Amino acid sequence: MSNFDYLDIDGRLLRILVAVYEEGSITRAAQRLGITQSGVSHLLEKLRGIVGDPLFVKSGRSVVATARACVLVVEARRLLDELHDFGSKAEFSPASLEQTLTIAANDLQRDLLLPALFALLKQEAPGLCFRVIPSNIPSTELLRADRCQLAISPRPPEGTDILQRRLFDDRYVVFFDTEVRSAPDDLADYLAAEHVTVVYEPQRSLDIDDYLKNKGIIRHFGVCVAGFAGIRSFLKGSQYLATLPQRLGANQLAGFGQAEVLFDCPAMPMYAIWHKRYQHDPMMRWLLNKLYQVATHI
Amino acid sequence: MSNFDYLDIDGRLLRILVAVYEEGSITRAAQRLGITQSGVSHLLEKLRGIVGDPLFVKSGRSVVATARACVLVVEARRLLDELHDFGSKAEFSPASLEQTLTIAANDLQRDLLLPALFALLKQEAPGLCFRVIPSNIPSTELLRADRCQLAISPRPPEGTDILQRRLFDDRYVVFFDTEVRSAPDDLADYLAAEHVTVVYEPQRSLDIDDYLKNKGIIRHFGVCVAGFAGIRSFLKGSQYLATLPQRLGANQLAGFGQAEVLFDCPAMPMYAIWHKRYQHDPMMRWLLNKLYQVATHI
DNA sequence: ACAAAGCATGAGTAATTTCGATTATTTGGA
DNA sequence: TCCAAATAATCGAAATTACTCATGCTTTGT
Repeated sequence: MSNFDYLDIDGRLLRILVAVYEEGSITRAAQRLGITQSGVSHLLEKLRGIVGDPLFVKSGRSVVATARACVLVVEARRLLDELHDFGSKAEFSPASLEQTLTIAANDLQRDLLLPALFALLKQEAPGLCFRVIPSNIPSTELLRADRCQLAISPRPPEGTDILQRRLFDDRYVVFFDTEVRSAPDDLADYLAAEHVTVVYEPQRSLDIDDYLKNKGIIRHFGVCVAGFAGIRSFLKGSQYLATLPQRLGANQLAGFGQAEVLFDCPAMPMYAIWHKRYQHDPMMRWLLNKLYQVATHI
Repeated sequence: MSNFDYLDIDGRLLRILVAVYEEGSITRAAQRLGITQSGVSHLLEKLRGIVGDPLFVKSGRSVVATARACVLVVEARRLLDELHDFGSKAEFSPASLEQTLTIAANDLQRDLLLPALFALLKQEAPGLCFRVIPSNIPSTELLRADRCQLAISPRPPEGTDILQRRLFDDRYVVFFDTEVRSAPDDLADYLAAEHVTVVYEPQRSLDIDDYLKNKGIIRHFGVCVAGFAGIRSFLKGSQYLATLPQRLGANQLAGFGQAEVLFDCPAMPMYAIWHKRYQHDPMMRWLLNKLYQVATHI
């Protein structure tokens, strides 16, 4: 004597209710569903136990629905539709997207990539809303706690649940104001000059600055500002040199002179970084595709 | 390699999705649901196959929900509520009843029982709407095809799916206008008088008239009208006698004289008749109770 | 590096579903 | 009135599924 309850209701049960109701016969319902009459009879018995109503009573040689069954059939049809939607792989349509997209990036990536990316996304998804949160080196925690959907950074965090893809490699060049000085002639000239660079909050230097320091290349910093946006105004009209990613020349540092660095220097990669939870999310696929598109056209 | 689809979604599966989401852990979800971690893991695997999304991905030593899972959890909670409603024995409340009640009755029952019944029902169920369809002797087909929910008749139809209950027994009496004549002294007097009675459409006589005819008691009919409502105006101010159910004296034939019949005469029963499909319907239970109440207070 | 926590997986068992066959009931016709 | 056709319920057996136990693998914190 099994004791079923509402948790045991599944799509098959609902489908049987609807089929028997519509066919007005258990045998024909079974034929329609491609199972045996016996099977339908048994499952109907189960459903009867759950809802506490005979649902169909024998009348003549067939069955007719009880008042309760008539009500439940309407419900069952709706529930079946909803279960179907539930199970179906929700197809993604940017046009009907209504959500906020949070991206972690520092000001370099923000100014370099995001304006173009947002313009591109907005074309297809007018309902999308953007939020940019600052993050030099995004933490695993940031992504894990879902405080942002995407991070853009040269240094992807470690973690087995963190996924990444390189967007581009940038190389370092030396920026200077051509109206004030010329490119450094050699390493000695470079080292003799005063430099300007970016330092974040509690003494976090840029990759390149750390790298050169470790290599024994000691420079004298005249100015350290808290973001790439601040560089321009210090560099303008001064003798300073700034050793920064080449792509800054296209926007922030447009109009400045560029010289190759005079020592071995690693490239600066840029990564799109996201959490594994979005790995199968069509929205993320779409977003990443757009981001690659923007990154390769810069 | 079982291939599940949306029809295999049941309450347990939805509950697991919600529990894992809320607990943020498969183990804790299992504890909450009172099954093993392994069981949850297996069922989650099944659900993953159905919706085509990992739903939860390992992150650290626990799991976090994918974007898809977040959406589905909301759906799942709603579906669970709906399944619960579906399975719960919908308690019946007359006050919230919004439907049409169709009763088959001929004019005798209609005028005798239904006004009082409707008044009683309306007190509890203001949203109820009534429809009365004429039917001398309700056919099995009428009830089987659900063309009415209830029939009231002296002659219940045969049929294994037809249920009935006697409301009352009425006896026949002789009605006459006391201002014109007195009660018939004896059978000869009774038979000498002219009679008025009811005959339906194509020559269907009343039970009593058929009965007397078969018994050899031949009367002379001065008037045959097509319904009980027509009797009164013919009987008023005339010598006619009318042999009809006693209870008519309370309404239709109020004020007329009544005399006992002068021969053996069967009682006239009255039955409430309904189809088996309504046997467990709380609305029908309620309706029948009210009907008994009305019938016994007449 | 190691222990603890947590998820996945495989095998085994109990429960459920499904099927095939049979039984019981009803209807319509000989 | 009895029989054949139609149909639902029921029974036993096979197939499938749900769940548990035991175990392995990964991550985390000490």
